[in-house]
Amino acid sequence: MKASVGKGLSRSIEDYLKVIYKLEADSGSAQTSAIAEALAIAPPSVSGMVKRLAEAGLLEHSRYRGVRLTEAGQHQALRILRRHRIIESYLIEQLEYDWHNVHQEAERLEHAVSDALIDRMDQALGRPSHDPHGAPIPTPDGEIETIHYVPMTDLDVGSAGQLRMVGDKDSERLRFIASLGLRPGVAFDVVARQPFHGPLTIRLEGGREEVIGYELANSLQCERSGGDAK
Amino acid sequence: MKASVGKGLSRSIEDYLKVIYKLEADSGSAQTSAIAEALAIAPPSVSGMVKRLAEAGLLEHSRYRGVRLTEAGQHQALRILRRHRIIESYLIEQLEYDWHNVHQEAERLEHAVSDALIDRMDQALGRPSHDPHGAPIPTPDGEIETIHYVPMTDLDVGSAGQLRMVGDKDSERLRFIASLGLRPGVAFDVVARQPFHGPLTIRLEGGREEVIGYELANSLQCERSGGDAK
DNA sequence: ATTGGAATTTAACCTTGCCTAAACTAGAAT
DNA sequence: ATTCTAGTTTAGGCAAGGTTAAATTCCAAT
Repeated sequence: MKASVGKGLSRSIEDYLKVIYKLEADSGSAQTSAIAEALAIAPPSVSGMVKRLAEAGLLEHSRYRGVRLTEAGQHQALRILRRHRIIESYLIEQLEYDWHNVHQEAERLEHAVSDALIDRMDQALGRPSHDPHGAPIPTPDGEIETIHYVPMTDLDVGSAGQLRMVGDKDSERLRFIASLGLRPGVAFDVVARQPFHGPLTIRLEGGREEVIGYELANSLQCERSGGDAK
Repeated sequence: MKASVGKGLSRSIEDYLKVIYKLEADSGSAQTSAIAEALAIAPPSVSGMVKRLAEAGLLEHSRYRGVRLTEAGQHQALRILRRHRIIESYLIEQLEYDWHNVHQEAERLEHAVSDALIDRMDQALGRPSHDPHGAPIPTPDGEIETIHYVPMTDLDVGSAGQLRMVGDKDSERLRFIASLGLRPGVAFDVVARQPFHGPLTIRLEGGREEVIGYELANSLQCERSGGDAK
């Protein structure tokens, strides 16, 4: 019998889909062990669930080789992502949550809110296209902006850029980023960089300069905005 | 081994505690079948869960005779009730939910929100003592106002009262109540009533009169406010 | 071509919550 | 006092999701 992907997926299934979507988006593929790692469960548990998800038509599975979401699976994943990002936005804008504390809460709420509530929140926020971390919010029917940002580490000395996206996983890191006054939309010039994956120095609006370690800079998604420093 | 009632009870357990608390409050006792009925599950399922809850120290069970929450059980139940009522209040006041649509949503959210989020909502609402249906909101440490309201049907002709509480279960009923302009705080006089559980007629502020069926009137909790009509 | 190790899957089992069918009280009605 | 019955509990199952241990399979390195 064919499972009709009706309304309610279990919390667990939603988590799988979310994680698989992210793995596909980030690294192109979703291996069993990567899924297990991301969900903090044992690999055999993943094998079991993957089988069920494949039977439900949410993904395709080539044995020993990994997994790929079907249309239906992606659609579901994007629904969840939309919820997550709207919830994060709402908590930050309307309930004074900090940028860096919000992830956990959203993680639990995204499985419990109705479409109606999401729409209310979306409306209260003015139907934003991006969340406060700069990540695009999927539309209700599962469209998402395809992004072509580059990591800050791809910018050459002398070039200008705008910070676009900072991620939302690591709250330590977010706290630090916030403390530097970095947030999506901020413009900067790269004024110096050391070779061999060393730190780079950027100048922000107002002339303040900050030194950013390579690792961190590499996680900051930016848009090139000026060919050259003026 | 003794289960340490730590942080996270399952959704299912929370629902049991909530229902048992309500049954005890309403009818004094909580029978297996009443619990089953309220949760829309089969009686044997209740027996099973009751055993586990008793082992966890959340309630006491006398075989064939029903169940009684322990201190710990009541405490948990009140935590959930607090969540529920704050969420309902928040959705109505801040997100334009209707009085009568809010119950379902709160029912799901109450199991997913953190204490921190509840506190934010509570703060945004100005730390209300009652929810929009007039029900008292338990404090964070599990105190709840003991109410001594009387059903509208207990008021004699000629006496005055204030509506205090309208319940939150039946959304049809709530819609109707709202359409009559009845809400907690509204003052009225009883101007007539028919015998044998017939309808009563009340006069609202402004002089408008409404006829209320016995059943409905009996579900409206009121406070006596004047000995006699003036 | 073979082999060794890492990753994956299978097998066997556990817990939570639910179910139905059958066995058992408790208490009302005779 | 006995019986009948409604309500409760026990027994036995099932599905979802997880676990560990053992068997596979792929691939990369000899």
